[in-house]
Amino acid sequence: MKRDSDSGGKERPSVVPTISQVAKASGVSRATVSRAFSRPEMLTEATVRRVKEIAGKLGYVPNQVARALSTGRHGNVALIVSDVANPFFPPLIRAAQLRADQAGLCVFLGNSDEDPAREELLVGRFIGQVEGLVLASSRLDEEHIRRHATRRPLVLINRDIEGITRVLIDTAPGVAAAIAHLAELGHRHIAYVSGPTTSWSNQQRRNAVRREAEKRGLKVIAVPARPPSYDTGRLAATQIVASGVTAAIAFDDLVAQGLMAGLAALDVEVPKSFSVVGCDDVLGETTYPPLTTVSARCADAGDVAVGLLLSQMNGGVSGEIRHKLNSHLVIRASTGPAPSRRRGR
Amino acid sequence: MKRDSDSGGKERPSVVPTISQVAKASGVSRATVSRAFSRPEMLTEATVRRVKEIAGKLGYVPNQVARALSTGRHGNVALIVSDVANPFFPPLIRAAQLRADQAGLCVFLGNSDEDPAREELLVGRFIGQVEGLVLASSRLDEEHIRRHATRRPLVLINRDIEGITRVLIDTAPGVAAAIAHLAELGHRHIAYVSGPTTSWSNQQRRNAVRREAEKRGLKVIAVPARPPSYDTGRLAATQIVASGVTAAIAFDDLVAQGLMAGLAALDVEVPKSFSVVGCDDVLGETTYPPLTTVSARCADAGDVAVGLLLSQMNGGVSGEIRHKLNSHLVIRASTGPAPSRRRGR
DNA sequence: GAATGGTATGCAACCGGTTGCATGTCAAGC
DNA sequence: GCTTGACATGCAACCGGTTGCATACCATTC
Repeated sequence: MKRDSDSGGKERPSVVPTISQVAKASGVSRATVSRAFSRPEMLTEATVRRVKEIAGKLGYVPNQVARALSTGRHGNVALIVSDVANPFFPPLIRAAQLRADQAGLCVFLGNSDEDPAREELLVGRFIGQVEGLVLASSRLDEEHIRRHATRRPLVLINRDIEGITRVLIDTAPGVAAAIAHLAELGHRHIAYVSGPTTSWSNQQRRNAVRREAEKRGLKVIAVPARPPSYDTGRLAATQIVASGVTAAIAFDDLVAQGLMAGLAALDVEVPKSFSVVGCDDVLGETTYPPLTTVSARCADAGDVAVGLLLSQMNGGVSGEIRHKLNSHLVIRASTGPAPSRRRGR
Repeated sequence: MKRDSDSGGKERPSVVPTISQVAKASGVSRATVSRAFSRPEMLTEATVRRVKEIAGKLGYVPNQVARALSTGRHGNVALIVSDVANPFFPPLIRAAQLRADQAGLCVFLGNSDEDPAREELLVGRFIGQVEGLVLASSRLDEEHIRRHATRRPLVLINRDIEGITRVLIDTAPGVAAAIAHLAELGHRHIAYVSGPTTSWSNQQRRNAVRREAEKRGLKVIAVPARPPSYDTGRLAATQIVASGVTAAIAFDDLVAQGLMAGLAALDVEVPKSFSVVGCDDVLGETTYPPLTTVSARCADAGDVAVGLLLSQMNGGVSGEIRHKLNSHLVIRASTGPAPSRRRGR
């Protein structure tokens, strides 16, 4: 059936020789050919050389799918993110890929687009053909995640579920540094422009802002920007300016960038009359003015997550792992001294 | 072996029942169970219901890998891009995913990092377990690509090889409009900030600039920014200003953004004393000032490419397809009237 | 009541590898 | 010269599905 359709319907010659053909051509058994590729140390050097030579001539490549069926090892992992287009993810994806590559693994990418149902569907499609999963900023509920974790090694990024290996980007230190920085510049009233309520990162950041502000006697109000994006950030500007604060910390860089655009539209100069701090450090110096931000090392998260997945796949670490990545403040040009009360608008 | 390691080494119960267990539990043959899932119309409605019910109770899910082995259809496709972190790609990836998803396909993502050898390696890993490939901005040489195309349906994005289905983002019309726009604003000398010499898009753009400039009697010089990035764009500013041109078209938005930063550092105001045009329209209004750019509809490219791949996979289109996506100019705030000669710096 | 035909199900081979165990070969040791 | 054992290779079962063909069953029809 398969053969027929191959040679019939399309002209694709599909001259992918099988192990049997190589075996016949080199006068050995299929087992020997198999071993020449997967366990050459079991064979004479001469045999290996001869088989490989003939295989090469025929253009033979071991069939991954067949191998996976008999060994149970497919050499694939899956990475599911909540939004490929959010600049936070590409560096993470890139780093994860790189790490997987070094281990000879192929990576499936899934994009849940912030939708739990979609994410569940993707997991279902992937789980049968991967040896492990990484879920970044998963929107799935805990129960589902736990269930998947019993089927396959699974690592979470920025999601804190007890008993499941996870890597968390701990932005609290960076956020605390940002508050300290603003306090030193003389700001007394600040705003936190918040992201998705279900987001672990948002909770982290919101709490860190509160805690640190309280410690230093600053007043902080919260203004939502949901879903977090350039546009919602821009729209938040009016409300923020009206509230009388002199500085804002945004849930992420995109929101911060939008906020700066909104401020510019209202003729509020940054950093002269207002200071802005972002989170993630994914835009570098490309904003205007260059954004002071909390660096979250998102690339490292991808790398570490795949690393943990690998060790879980081979031999399996016994205990759970809760890997924290820390953060620091990068001071650029979007923050400055608080405007003096009298001269302010 | 597999069973042992599953139940032994780790505690992962791996209670994934096989078709045989479902067959035994429901008192039918394996063939019947198989058909209940893949060809239910062959069976009595009652049988299908009964089998599915028991399968559901046992938690049975058909094993993709085994299915792929016997049918040759794995339900996977691969997408290889030259740089995930370049903002041109995420929207493309997202759109490609979406389209693949609708067809029930899983997508492998590969990141060549602009390296042909790496790209070749990735193709090799993927090709055995996918039904088709999409190569975006491939850096592979023609011969390799042709060889892969004989093995599997393959679609190229922004690479023009005769006989192979490809989708090309034709930026020529947009670039021509940009030149016209600059000419109308009174610019007579302009620069093209060029990208990778091996890039099809760069050749397109360079030629379009030349052709249109000649038609309108503008003078154009070329200044390289390689590899194309924010930084190389920024560095190009000095040379560009020194050359005396009053406007520049950059290979892509990132380079344009860098160029604007470089100009700002030299105290050259955009658009008052210098105009800048980007390419791709991937940054939206987020630059300062908002960038006039040639919109390349990169998301559409991903969508169309997967669409073509699908039709090639099912039944196969006979002739080759060369799908052109066109472009248009988006005028924002980075372009303005040419500074008058006398008053210029 | 036997021939006919349509249909639901089972049998068994197959997809392309891997691997436990059996076998054959050859050199060393007595 | 025969036993012993190490080692290279082959045999055949297995991974978990799919599918061509055979068969058994049932309802028509003459």
